[in-house]
Amino acid sequence: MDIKILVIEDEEAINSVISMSLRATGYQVTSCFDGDAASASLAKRHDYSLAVVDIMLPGKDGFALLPELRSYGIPVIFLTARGDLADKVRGLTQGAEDYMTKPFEMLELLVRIDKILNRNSTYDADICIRDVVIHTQRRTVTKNGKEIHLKPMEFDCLVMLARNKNKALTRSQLLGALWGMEFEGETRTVDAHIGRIRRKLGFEDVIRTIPRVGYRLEAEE
Amino acid sequence: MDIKILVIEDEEAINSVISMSLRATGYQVTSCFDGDAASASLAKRHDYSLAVVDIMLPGKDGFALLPELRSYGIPVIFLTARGDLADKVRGLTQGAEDYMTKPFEMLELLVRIDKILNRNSTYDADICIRDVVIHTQRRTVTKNGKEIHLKPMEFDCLVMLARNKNKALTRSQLLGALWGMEFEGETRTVDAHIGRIRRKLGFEDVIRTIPRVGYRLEAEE
DNA sequence: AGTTTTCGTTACAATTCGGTTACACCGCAG
DNA sequence: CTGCGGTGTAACCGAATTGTAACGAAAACT
Repeated sequence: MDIKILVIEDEEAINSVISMSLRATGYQVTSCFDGDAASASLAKRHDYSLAVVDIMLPGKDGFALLPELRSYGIPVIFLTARGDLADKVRGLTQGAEDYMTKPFEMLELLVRIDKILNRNSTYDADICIRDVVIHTQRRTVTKNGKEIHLKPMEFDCLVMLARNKNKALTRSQLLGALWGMEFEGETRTVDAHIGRIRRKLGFEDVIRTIPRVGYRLEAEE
Repeated sequence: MDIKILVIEDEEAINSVISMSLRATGYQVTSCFDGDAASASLAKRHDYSLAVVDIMLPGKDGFALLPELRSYGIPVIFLTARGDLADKVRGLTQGAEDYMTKPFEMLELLVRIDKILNRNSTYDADICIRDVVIHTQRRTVTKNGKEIHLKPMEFDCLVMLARNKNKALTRSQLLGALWGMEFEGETRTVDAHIGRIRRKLGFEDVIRTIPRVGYRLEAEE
């Protein structure tokens, strides 16, 4: 398993009910009680598979958090008080995956979470490319069965490319996903990492350069 | 446009509200008032982009219809009476895309429909013109299955034309879209690029010159 | 504290890109 | 027939982009 879920909800009672239920179901849960804390926490760690976010929050509210969450590719389920149709519409159109009105049944939330996770599934599976296998859980890479040592950042970069097989990724997309979107660094940094990955894995022609755009990892499905 | 939606709901008032709203929004709607009729109708025609289905129906109920709908790859939004949690869970786990409890706000239904349609959408789908396929996500172009290398600017230019099939684009429009509004350069630059694209793809007669105006990419829909 | 690892940046060579230009056409009006 | 505006096209060269190795700061580890 090892699926991480971020719960952002200021009402302690509700937060704890949600967190406990999720833990009981086997997820790894991180709780935040206001928007600023959530924001800070996200800057450090953004490998969540999902976030459950109350819209009304002290500090940054749910809508304010949405851009950050999106930039890390974390799907969001919004929570709000009953009948707030305007919020509902706004949340869904701005990119939330789903929406629930309080009070709600825990079971329904679990089902909806399950649904979203399955939609973006294939997460913790190993990924094969040619003679290379990426063990996403163990965070190791083997080529012809022999382990190749990748540095943490190189590994993350490779996984990002591998999860988006045959899709062109821009340097900013890679930077945003790996370093956080508030990171302001040279995009050439990406090039350097790609270069090292290529050399270590013999991926000179697997990771294709897309001039003026970024990179693409090629592999048959 | 031309998106077809199937509405299966036995209460005439509700059925007609939904159908009218959807039509007003620009969808093409087919209404059914019981499960058996829906089933029969589906046998003939199953190119719907979505189905809105009440669970409680005369004849086949919503759950019974689900396998058929799924087999045609039609996503489903279920409708049911308030508080029927068991149904809700069952519907979502068995493969409905979403779920709404009556009474609901029409606007919310519209938003959720929109969301589902966009999820399975075609914005970054491949574009076909004759024997040429533009893989917009991969940023590659193939002709008869063989990859043709286009330079970045050529690719962007081609996509711009292809996304505006059968529309005349002026040189300034192309310049503005590809180089940014503030770019001040010779419009002849466009000609050069078009020329290269034509030659590489054999598009001499697909990309038409509109004298004194610009270019148009011709293709049947 | 010392050592090792990691990682962002920089510099430079090699390559690629693309705006421009020059010239050949083509159709048309005078 | 000739001139002219507009277009097709190949070639050129400066500019932008990329691969790569090296460096040094920061972090992690001992």
